Amino acid sequence: MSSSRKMSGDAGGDNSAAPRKQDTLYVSSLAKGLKLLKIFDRNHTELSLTELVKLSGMDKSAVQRLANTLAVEGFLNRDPVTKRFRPTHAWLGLAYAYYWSDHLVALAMPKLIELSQRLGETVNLAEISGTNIVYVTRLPCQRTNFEAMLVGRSLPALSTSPGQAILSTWAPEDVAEALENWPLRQMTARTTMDREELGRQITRTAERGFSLTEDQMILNEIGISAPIRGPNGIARASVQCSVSAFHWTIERVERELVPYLLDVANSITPPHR
Amino acid sequence: MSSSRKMSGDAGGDNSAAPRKQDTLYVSSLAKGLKLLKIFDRNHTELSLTELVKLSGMDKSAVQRLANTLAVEGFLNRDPVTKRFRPTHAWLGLAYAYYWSDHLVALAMPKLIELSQRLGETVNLAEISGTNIVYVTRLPCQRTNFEAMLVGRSLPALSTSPGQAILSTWAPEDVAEALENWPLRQMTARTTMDREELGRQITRTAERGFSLTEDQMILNEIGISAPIRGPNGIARASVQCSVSAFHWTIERVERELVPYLLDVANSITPPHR
DNA sequence: ACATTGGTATTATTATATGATACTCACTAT
DNA sequence: ATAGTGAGTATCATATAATAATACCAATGT
Repeated sequence: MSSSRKMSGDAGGDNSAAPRKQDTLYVSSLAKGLKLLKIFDRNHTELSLTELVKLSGMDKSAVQRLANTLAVEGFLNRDPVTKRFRPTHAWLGLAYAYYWSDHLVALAMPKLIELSQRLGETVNLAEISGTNIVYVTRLPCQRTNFEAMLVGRSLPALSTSPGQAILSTWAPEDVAEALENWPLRQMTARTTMDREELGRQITRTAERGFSLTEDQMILNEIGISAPIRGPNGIARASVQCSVSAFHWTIERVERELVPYLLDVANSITPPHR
Repeated sequence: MSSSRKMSGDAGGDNSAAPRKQDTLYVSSLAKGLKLLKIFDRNHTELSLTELVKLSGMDKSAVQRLANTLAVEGFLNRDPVTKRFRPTHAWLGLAYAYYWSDHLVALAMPKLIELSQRLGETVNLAEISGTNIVYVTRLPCQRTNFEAMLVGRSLPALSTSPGQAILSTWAPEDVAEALENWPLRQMTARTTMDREELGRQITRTAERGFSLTEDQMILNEIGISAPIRGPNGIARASVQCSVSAFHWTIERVERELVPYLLDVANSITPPHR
């Protein structure tokens, strides 16, 4: 996840919400504890006290107390020999709770499974989350790389096929806003950084009903995605399938995969919220 | 709740009563915030402030401040109209971080995928976590019920095939301790509550190298599981497969599934820690 | 219209988190 | 050996920051 700094209200452009603590109903000790949790990621899987101090920028004593509390409460494992901290199964427990709260998952899952078996390729459900998309469920196949198997991964929406599929259903002004302000990150040599080009891609997606991206997050990866529209036509989620350019051509993808993808996405009606 | 034991100075020796905080390096505000997170589960997917107050047993003002903090920090979504709180994608983000920290997952995943496609049945990776097992990865098939698709689900180890498989590799005194003290819960009419019987099942599992349970968590469910042994022979994880008794007989399971399951489990060497 | 419920805001009070400091242990280099 | 380093742990006086009571406000329903 992005490690956004808080700091006093300096961020000029960001929408509304208070970037700083509206004092009296903000518990900073809790926020600091959460900050420690957020430090763990792909590159930080196991951290010592001093590493936590460095990465958090907080006082040593504070980190000591907070990390200890997290350990007591089951949110960190403290290795008895190396003294380093690691995530616990409680982190998966939260994912479990999340799934029950997101009713779209239960609705979509059976159809995604069927789709994945029919296509024999990786099938994902992605949802929009701020300016990112988040992979909510993933059904990997053999040649899926590890990173692409993990739920909870979040990527800049503009650069991904699910993001483009979702945006293609939004009102023009919202799309314009996204195209102008949402972040981009050069992930591969061929990641499209041209926002006008992205705009054209989204238009094309709206026309065709599905998005298709190449080499955006990984080279030789083709992503296709179809939006899951609400009653008003707006989408907040998308069914995605990614395949290797070594095994597939665009034409074959469009002929053999896209129709099924669209069928599934269209057959899902998201719950009212 | 416990209003006693404040006041520095005179609080000599009565601290024992409360099973809780070792004062000085325990940040209770953080713990309270985490407590709110833990409330969300299968049955509580979307909670109002007052529901949180009731379920947490904490003061209304405290809950208000804590929940607000969680919302500001991105760990709760506050529905602008209903004012109710829900888990956010950040909860999946934590799962993502967890997966990078648990190196067994990356090791096992490819083999699990292959197994799942070979068998055409649900395949899971479970790990021991205290007295429970936790499903860490799941590869569902069409007829898998929703609950069985969710990672992070945790169940009493003694009653599950992965739990029995793991325990079957432990030292006799540890098994005895587990059989004596670990919790059991009657999930179906046929859940084995007889601890001696469970002991016999674990012995049998040790002899055969795999566990087999019937009707323990769900009726007409057959679970089979093979331990993933470390260099010392001890297991902390297990490959599991569950099938429907409507489609499978014990004999067919043992003949057509177990050998592959054992192969896969034996081919995985867990990382040192 | 009034009562009730649930969410929000404010406040004085003190309990609670703080961070400086010091202790212990393990490891390395001299 | 021994001093020196670094990391984890423990303690404590102090004021900051969390508390819980109370009051306010907006819906909802009788």
